[in-house]
Amino acid sequence: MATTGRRLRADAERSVRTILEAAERLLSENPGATMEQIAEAAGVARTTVHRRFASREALVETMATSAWQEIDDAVDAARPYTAPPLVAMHQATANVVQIKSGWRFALGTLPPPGEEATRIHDAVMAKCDAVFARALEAGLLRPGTDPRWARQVYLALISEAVHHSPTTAQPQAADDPDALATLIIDTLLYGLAPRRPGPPAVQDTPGVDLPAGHDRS
Amino acid sequence: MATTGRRLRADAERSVRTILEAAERLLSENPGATMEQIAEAAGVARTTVHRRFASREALVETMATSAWQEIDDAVDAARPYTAPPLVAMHQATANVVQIKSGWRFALGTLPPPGEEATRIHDAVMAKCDAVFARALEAGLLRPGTDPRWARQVYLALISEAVHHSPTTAQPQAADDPDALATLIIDTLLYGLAPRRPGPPAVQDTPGVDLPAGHDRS
DNA sequence: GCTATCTGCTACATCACTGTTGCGGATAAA
DNA sequence: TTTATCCGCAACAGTGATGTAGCAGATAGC
Repeated sequence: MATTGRRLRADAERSVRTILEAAERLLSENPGATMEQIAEAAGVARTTVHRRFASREALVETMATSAWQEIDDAVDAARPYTAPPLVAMHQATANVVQIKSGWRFALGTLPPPGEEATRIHDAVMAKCDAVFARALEAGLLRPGTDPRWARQVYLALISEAVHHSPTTAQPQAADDPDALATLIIDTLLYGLAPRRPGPPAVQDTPGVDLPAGHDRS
Repeated sequence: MATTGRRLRADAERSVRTILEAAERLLSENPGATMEQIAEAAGVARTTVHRRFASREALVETMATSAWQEIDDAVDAARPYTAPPLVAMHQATANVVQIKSGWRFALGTLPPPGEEATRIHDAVMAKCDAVFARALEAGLLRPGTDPRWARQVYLALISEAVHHSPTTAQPQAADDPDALATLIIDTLLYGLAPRRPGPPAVQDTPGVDLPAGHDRS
């Protein structure tokens, strides 16, 4: 009985948020979690969940839509069409990593076709491709690189970085989005082999001011 | 009513194989597929599936165990402790990619703890780490590289490569395991930035004879 | 050919999850 | 204070999947 256009009362709006957060928490650890469990984790009755979301499917779709909306905004904030490619990549990556760590489930599987989330998803992918095209043009990527492979690898690195818990090296890299972004971009562009002097790293790029201390060389 | 120690009749053994293959096919596209659907895809009655596998859980675990067993064998075949690190990596990668493309579901999520599959999984990971340690020692990896990050990236690249359908560039890379392995290892070590002359690629390493034409420079 | 085994089929029992309804009490908003 | 809205609770219906049991016909293996 959700999706009514009427304005919600303040406490109801709070319930919706609490449910969404609890659902994310539960489903990210167990995608088969029950509405009952979600309700319990949110501290509300099961019927209240059904009051706000017509079905389990509707709940999941709402999560996906708002998560992808956040991602879209985060990418836009990096000015993907105007900022220098490397800068845009770094900034977008840092933003996205932060959001993705809070929406692990909602962003884990791509939304089913026909939903609003899919539209946003496609838009984000288009922006991603645009940045990569500009990077290729700027000589950051090897000519002839398969653009689909580049995007696949990039997205995979982001996912891995989100699940990358800190241990020995890169001590502060876990919670610092800029450090994670540097790790991702560096790995994407230069891999794990020993570095030879030559190309500029993100930090050396003019016009980018990052807090010092992230250079992991 | 499965897991009985008795020797199965030939036709029963065939049934088991057919069911496992059908289950892999179905579940890789829809992890929530029904026992009914699996049975139908295998061309047997639902009760027959239950006759061979006590429960859905048991079926999935059997799949995981045999899949990971194949992976383990494939890694061993690359002689991870004795072959030159780069050779071992390439060979193991090529072998694993082939197997993984046939066990997408069974190898998709790591097996639940306490199962036989977990034991094999851990053994494989140990071998993986060993190869990476040898690679680091041999100067293939940058000193100070977080070993967990290296493994994460490597495994992610394998997963992506399996799902990497062919289009424009790398035309034959889709079905040729050696080409895919080259793509994975090159991306892992050197990334996507323009290559500068210097380190040897896999194909240039003495002692490795690969079919020509995989150099994607 | 004989026998143990395997299979399809039908029927049944159970269970978990989903989704709905209605009511009385609480609470936000005016 | 008044009122519309929200919530917890209890009860119920429907659905779909899982797992079991027994029987009659087919088939592999000796």
